[in-house]
Order: sequence, then structure tokens, then C-alpha cells
Amino acid sequence: MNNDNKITLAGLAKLAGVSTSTVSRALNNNPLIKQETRDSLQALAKQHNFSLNRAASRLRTQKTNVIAVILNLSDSTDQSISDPFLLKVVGDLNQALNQHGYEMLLSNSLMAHEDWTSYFINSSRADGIIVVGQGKSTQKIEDVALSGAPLVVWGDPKVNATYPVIGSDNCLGSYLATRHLIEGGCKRIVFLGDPEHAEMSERYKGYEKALAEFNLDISIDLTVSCDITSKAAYEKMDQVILDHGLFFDGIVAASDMVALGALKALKERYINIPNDVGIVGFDDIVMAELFHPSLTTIQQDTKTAANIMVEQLINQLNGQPAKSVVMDIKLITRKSTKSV
Amino acid sequence: MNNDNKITLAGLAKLAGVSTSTVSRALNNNPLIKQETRDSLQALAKQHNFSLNRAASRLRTQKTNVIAVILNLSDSTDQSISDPFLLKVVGDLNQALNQHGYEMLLSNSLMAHEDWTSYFINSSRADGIIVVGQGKSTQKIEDVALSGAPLVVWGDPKVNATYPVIGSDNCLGSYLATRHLIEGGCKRIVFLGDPEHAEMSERYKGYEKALAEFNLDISIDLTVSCDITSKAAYEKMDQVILDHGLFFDGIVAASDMVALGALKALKERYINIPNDVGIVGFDDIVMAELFHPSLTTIQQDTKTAANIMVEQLINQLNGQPAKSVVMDIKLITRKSTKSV
DNA sequence: TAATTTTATGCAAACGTTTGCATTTTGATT
DNA sequence: AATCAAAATGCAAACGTTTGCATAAAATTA
Repeated sequence: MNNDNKITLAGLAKLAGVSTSTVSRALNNNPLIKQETRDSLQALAKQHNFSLNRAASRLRTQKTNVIAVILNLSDSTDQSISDPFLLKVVGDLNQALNQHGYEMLLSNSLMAHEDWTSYFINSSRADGIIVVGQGKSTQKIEDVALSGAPLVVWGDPKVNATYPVIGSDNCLGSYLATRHLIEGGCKRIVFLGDPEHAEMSERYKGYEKALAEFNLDISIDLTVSCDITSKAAYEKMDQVILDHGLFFDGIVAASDMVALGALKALKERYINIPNDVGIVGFDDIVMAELFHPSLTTIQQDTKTAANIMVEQLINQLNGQPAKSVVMDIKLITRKSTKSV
Repeated sequence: MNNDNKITLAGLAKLAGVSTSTVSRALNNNPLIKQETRDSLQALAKQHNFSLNRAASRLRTQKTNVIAVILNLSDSTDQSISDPFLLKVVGDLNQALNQHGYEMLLSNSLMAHEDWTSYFINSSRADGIIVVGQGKSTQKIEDVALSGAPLVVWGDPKVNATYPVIGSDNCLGSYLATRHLIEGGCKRIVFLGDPEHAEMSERYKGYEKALAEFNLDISIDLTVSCDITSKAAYEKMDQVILDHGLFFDGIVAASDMVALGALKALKERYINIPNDVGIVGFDDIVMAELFHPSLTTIQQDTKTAANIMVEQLINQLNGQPAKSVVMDIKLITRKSTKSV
């Protein structure tokens, strides 16, 4: 029963005995058309399950109602494509976009399109771009900004950017995390993560700041650099302990996934958490609460953030200015750190 | 420097002193055009960072090169929008689609579009549909299948469907999981999950089959029904133990998330895993290995599955038939069950 | 009832590609 | 050279909407 004779606007018009203009307006709920006519035409359309051809209307209106969402992964490996936090942001964006009447074209930075503006905007694939994550290099993002294409980025809003960035105050978050460890009695605190990475470097700064404030030693040894995946974190911590023993009593992890990887390495050695080593994560992914011990972490409100991002993007689509927004964060204390 | 005078094919043609046909063909690498001409025109295009207007070419060719991916969530709550497993499938699909030259329009079933074929296909938003998850009702999926639109579903391939389904043999997986528990000495094994849910019901069958095979009691009490999220699982198990005590010595969980939720409830009561209670998950999400104890589970190869799904869909786009495919699964034994 | 305003509809020209067919150019063959 | 075949390019008609402007119908006013 493959009803292949695709009906068109003109076809419907003929059926209804009116002009295409009328049908077009009726289906778009244009008040120029009498309510009665609108209703009957819409009914007719539904009856023939007719749908406006978007390719055609996009061509005519020069608007797509599509937003390109680009998962900006660190180029090294494709591990982080399964990072639960980033994917959650994507999920929330999807909701927010749909609620605002936009569709989401999902892409990721590994698909090498040299020029994002050209590929997505100039080609009429999308009206605007949302980049999730600043990654190691912000070059491509800056190129988009420079091109004047509507753009919003999830990342660190403190980074002095020429484009609107929505995100948590990573420095503050990490500062709070670190201070929390210090107040719990930790003296030698490791930072575990990748200080090269845009957002993570801000987290590193917060960590440094707290240490400085409390006059704690901030030696290079305490900075353990690794990719921001649980696997990398696990392997790195395993190696570090093997090489240098348990020379620390606290860990500030660049993300929950990193924290969980580290936790595994510690637990395998029966190191007591939080008594021997306290550990704080970042993100508050669902899993953080489920772990044993449950993970103290910095919570980010991605749902609200997603809505704000979409709103800021829509502002730009309307020719209005958009601004960076700092999201509130919250220290969630659980069992992986000693309570003060 | 907002270079807003968007250049068009005709513009480029004029610049180059050739016809639009030639430019069009050149940019599409049509061998009708002399290699030399092609090269120079492509160079010219790049220089002016010109991109073909997709709205126009889609209208003309009646092809979008877009695939709609629909996250089919259980309609009750939006919790599972952050289900790491489903999101991983989406991530893998994204990769696979891009590699095959398609773009991904991400949507979810909560956005109430009555008629998916009409909305996505008839409207020329996409050329085909991939549904991730069969959910509680397969009605909408069957409607799409009936309409003849190119369709592939991630779900249970054993379900006798009129559309191609790619997925693991859920029944077998669950059977293996259950047998593994039995062989480890478990006598009273709980099934934790939602037997109403398409894929999960298959898992329930596998569980039943194993019990029957080993002549184990299969009473209704042993079926603990809950939503397939970690939170629901945690709360349900908490309540169940509170009400009935520890009347079981094994859990077959409908998914890893469910297993992890249950695990938390058990650990909070200092129930020894795997000695007092063994537990098996399903999916093998990244987290499964990180947990303590690490989770024995049934591994699904989503990356391969994603590629197969895309291939099967492309078959349909080319007018060829597509078939359901059963993915291999693997029991990954870890520390949450006694080794045999 | 005629003139005027208001409301509802229709006409036709875009939007920027692709592609069958016609035409020109080039190269090979007599 | 003249003829023919092959290769390269151009012409122009679609694809299915939307929308400014013109017109027709209905409602209001004089």
C-alpha cells in the first residue's frame, strides 16, 4: 500500500478548489485567511497526511529552523564520544531546541569539515550553531564567530571569548572542591586531568587558587595529567601509585568520569576513601550518586543551561545581541570526602 | 567583516565565465567535466568559501542525505533521556551515518509528532528513519513501516516485526546471565525490570527459560517490576527488601543502570556481593567495569550494530530489501557474581 | 444605491540547484 | 580537408514553497 503519489501544495489546492497561496497561508495559520477556511484546509491536509515540503520552504524563506549541534571532542581519540556528561548536554539541548520549535542536526568535530560556517550556515543546512565543549583548540569556534554566524558555545564563560559562552564557573567550582578537601584535612592534593583543555584549565586554576589561599604546597608532582576519560584516569593513577606510592591524601578530578577512574585504582589497593584519600569530581552525572562511596562533586545544571543557550542563540537569529552566561554551580557533598 | 553578499552558483559561474551547469557538475565531481576545469572551479569555490545551498539541491534532487534518528523513550518520564546506553547508541549512529555521507537529525519520541513518516519523510526533512528502542508501544513504528518509509529499528530482532530490527538476542543474553547465576549457586533469582517493555520482555523470557531449565522456582514474587532507570531500581529494591527481607540470592537486571541502582540498595545494607547476592546487568556500559564490585553483564556491540543499521537503511534507500540482524552478545564475568 | 473601506483570495515571480537534451569544441579517421 | 565520433559545455525547465501586489467579495458608510 505504498501511496507514492506524493501530494503537493498545488495538489491540495486543486482538491480544495482554491489557490496555492490560500493553502500555504492556511497551513501556516496566517490570519489573512478566514478561520473557517483555515480549519477546513488543515483538516484536508491532515486527511491526506500532507506535509509541507521543507526543502522547498527553506529555499523560499531562506530559513531552515535547524540548529547544528557540534560535539567538540578532543581530537586524539573518539573515547569521549561516550562521555555521559557531554551526551547529557546534547540530550537537554535536544529538548530545549524542540521546545523552541527548532530541530537538531547533530554532528561532531571528528568529522573534518574545515569551515563550520561554510558547511552548516552558508549551505543552508542550519540557521545557527551550538558547540558543546571548547576542546583543546578554540580555533574553529573563533572562525565561526568571526564569520558572524549565529553561535553559542557550552564551555567556560570566563574564557575571554569573542562569542557567547554558557557554562559553569569552572574555576570557582574547582576552587570550592579543593577548599572542601582542605577543610576536611587534606594536605597534599592532586589535580587529575588535562590542564591543556580549555575548560579543564580553568578548573586547574581554581585548584591552584585554593591551594595558594591555604598556603599549601603546590608542586608539579601534584599535577597528574591525563585524558579526561575514566579509562585514562584509572591507568594513570594506577601507574602513578605504582611509581611513587601514596604521596597524596586528596584528589581534585577534572570530571566525574576521571574521578570514577581514579576511585577504581584506589579501591583496588584497598585505600580507604575518604579517610586515606578524599576525592571530588565535577559534573554530577547520574552515576556519581550510585557509586560506592558516592562521589562528592560539583553539580552543573545542564537543563537550565540548555534553555539559556537556545534562548541566546535565538536572540542572535533575531539580530539581537547575545551574551555569555555563568551558570550557578553547587558543591554536592557525599561520601567520598570527609564532612567538615 | 560580515560578508553578507552570499555568493551563489550563478555568481560563481559568472566569475568563472562558464555556465551554472558546468559549475554544478564540477562541484559534484561529475566526470562529464574536464578534470582541469573541475579542479579550478573547486578551487574558486573554496576561495570564495562557497557552499552549495542544500535547501535548493534537496528540492531539486528530492533527496536530503539526512537520516532522522528518533530516541524512543518510554513516555512516562524523561529520565531515560540520559540513559547512557541509548545515548551511546546515538553517538555510534552519528559516527556511522557521517562515515556513510549522511547527516543526523536527532529527535525523540517525547516531541509529539503524530505521524513520523509524514513529519520526517513526506516533508523532505529526511530520507529515512532510525528508531532507537522499541519502548512500550511499537505502534508508531509499525505505522512508519506500513507507510513504506525507509526504516530501521534498534531493538529486539526476535520480535516478529514487519520492519528490520537490529539488536542483540535479548532472550539469549538474559538466559546466559541467569544460567551464570545458577551455575554460581543461586537458587532464588529475582528479575528486576519492566516486563512490559518490548526489549525487556525478551530479557524476561530468557530469565524464565533458564529457571525452567534448571527446575528452579519461578514464582511471581521473584519478578520485581520497575522503570528501567537506576533511580527507580534503587528505590524499588530498597522498598522490596524493607518489606520482604532478603528473600533472594541473585538478581538478573534488565539493564546495567538498573543493576547499578539495585547494587546501591544492597550495599547500603552491607549485603555481600557476590556471596549473599549475585547480580548481572545488561549492556556493558563503560561504568560497569568501574563499579565496585565490577559488574558482570551482557555486552552489546553498539559500534558494529550502528554500522549495520546504517547499511540496512541505505539498502532500503536504494530500493533493496533489508533484513533484521541479530548481534552477537557476550557474557562479561566480573566481580558481582561468583565465578563458576 | 453608490462609494468606500475592510476582508479574503488569487497571480506570478522568486528561492538556488540539477539534469535531459542540444550544441559546441576537440580529436581522430578517412 | 572533410567527415565523423567523442568530449566538454550550455540552455532552460523543473523541484514545491512563500509572498508582494492585484483583485474580488463582503461589510460599512454616506
